[in-house]
Amino acid sequence: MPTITLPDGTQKAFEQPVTVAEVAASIGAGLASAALAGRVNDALVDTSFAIQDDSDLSIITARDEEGVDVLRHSCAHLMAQAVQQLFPGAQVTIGPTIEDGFYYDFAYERPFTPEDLEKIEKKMLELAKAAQPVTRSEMSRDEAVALFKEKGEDYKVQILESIPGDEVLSFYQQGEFIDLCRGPHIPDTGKLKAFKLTKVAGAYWRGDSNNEMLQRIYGTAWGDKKALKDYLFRIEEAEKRDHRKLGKRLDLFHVQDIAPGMVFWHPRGWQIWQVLEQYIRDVQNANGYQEIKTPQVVDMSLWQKSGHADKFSDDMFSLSSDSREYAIKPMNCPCHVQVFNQGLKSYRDLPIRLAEFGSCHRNEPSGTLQGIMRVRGFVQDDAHIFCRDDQIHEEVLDFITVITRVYQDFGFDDIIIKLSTRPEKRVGSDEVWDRAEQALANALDDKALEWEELPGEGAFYGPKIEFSLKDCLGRVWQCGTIQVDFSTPDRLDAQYVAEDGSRQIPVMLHRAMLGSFERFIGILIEHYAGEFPTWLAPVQAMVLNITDSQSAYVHEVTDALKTAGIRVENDTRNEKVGFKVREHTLQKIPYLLVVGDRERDSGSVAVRARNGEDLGSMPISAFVDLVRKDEEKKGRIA
RNA sequence: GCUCAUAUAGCUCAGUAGGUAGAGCACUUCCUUGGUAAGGAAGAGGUCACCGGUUCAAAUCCGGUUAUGAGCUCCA
Repeated sequence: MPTITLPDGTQKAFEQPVTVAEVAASIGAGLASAALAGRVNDALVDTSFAIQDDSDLSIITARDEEGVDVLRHSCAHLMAQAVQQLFPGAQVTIGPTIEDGFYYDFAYERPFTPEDLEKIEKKMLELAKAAQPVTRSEMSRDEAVALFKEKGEDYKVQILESIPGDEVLSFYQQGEFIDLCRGPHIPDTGKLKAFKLTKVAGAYWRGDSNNEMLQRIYGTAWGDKKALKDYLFRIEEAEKRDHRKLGKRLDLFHVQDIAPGMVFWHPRGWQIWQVLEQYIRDVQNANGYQEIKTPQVVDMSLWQKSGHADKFSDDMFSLSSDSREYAIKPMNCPCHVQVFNQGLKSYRDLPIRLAEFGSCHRNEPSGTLQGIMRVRGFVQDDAHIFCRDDQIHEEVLDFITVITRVYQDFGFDDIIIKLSTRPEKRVGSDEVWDRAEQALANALDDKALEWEELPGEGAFYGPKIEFSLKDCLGRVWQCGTIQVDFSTPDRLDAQYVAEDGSRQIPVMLHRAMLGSFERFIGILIEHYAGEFPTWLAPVQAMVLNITDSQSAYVHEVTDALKTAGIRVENDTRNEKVGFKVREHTLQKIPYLLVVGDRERDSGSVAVRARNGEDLGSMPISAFVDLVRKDEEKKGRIA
């Protein structure tokens, strides 16, 4: 005789065990048809679940996040059913939910085509419309193995065989289709109304590149058609911000097949780079860093000693000259240790913070390249802090302060922070690891930041914090990092003289804020949709004349603004002012300064902001003040 | 690196059944001197990514290479 307590506190008593669906029906017909699943004392269950004892219950519908998740998972099953009906012989493997949707991996004799996707989607709509009941059943593992062997589902059999033999497993069935699944699932396929298949691509069985490649079909599913439409619109809008498209349209850079994975920066793109570089330089100078520059081509022996040649030789550009073997540097750390090693260092000198805008080249596998986000030649805002291990905490604390402020200057408030701790294979004593991990965790907590721990994901040489930003397509890009390294200084013979006169090995902190300039600028292009705030805009103002009779004045204005340090260009072409306004607005230039006879005669400029707003006529000095005020704000969102 | 797709003028893209290429914008010249998102006319511009094959004939069909895109794997 269970008593059910609902989220609003009301209680309902039942004479005998009652299902989630029955409780929903007792509340109202609307809820009965909207119910997708239930939460009974924190456990998600099907609507057919029978509640035996007194319990808390909430009915899960498409309005709940969990409800949408259930829909997505059920949608993956629906897709698998459709695929098997249309393509007999296609084997199912796994089909989880992901952000915004789901996928399912199939093994089939040939790759699926976009036309296949259309057919599958059509079949899914048909199967959904039939409102097939979805039923749960249980089987022992061995029964299940026998069943799926008979069906010829080799991959499912492999999955089942990796599960302990005594476990009772749950299965979900709709029509002839049955799949191993924890659930819960929707009560019938008629609940699936808003979904779309989005793409098909290869994916390795069990995520291992040594295994065969399966066909992965991606889809998206939502609680209602409007949510689906909104999502598709969001994707469309996001694609318009693609840094490759904008990079071309705004004439920032290009890439060319004579240098795959390398960027040709155009004047306007390089201008952004220079502003960014000077900004980081100023931040570092203000925080106790010393800037250095180290060689591009370094003898292979250094990479052997550092251990990189062992692990990454395939991904290093190497060359030989005069019977010596060299590598183009894939990273800066070993070079920075060489700078540290010049001269004897005292404990009084620590911490020593060496920074470099370090140009690195890595021969990344061809399939991993992507626009300017993932390239083979890139520049890191790299720095290495040499310190004692009791200084780690404070250095990390300072770094977090600085990086948070830097990200805020670009208007990034949503930063994903992860702390990766000791892996199984590692160097250094547990005691030192304890201290290093504690130092990182304490620093994050001292700053009251939200962070997630990734146990075992640290580098072999030490734990690390990673700072990631989300781009407009929801892809997460790791940018900043600070890593503790107990190993490299030792391998490369870094030492300092301690208080007692003994030689000690310093700890090395690797850190970067932007990560790589290429990637960061790519993210900025998408983040701002090409509308760079004034302080970053390659051209801050464009001076336009109306007729030829003001062209001398245009040059006067241009010179005056240049002298004031403003990035200004002019356009004296024989075109109508409307044409020029259109063109430079499309180039996303923050301010257009129109000058006609009126402005020339009064020594002023008519200012039009990028959003079309008319700021009126003002003296040149007033416009300079306007730009200065803008620059102070940087990219901060007011 | 793996799977699939794509590669035509500076850019965005057409090119239907194999018969040696077309539009818009940009560019050049001329007309136009016009107050805030496209004034008009004429002209020039391509070894159809590269290499090979089939064919009387290939941008088009086939194979290979390179690059790019989506995803997977990887990322010191």
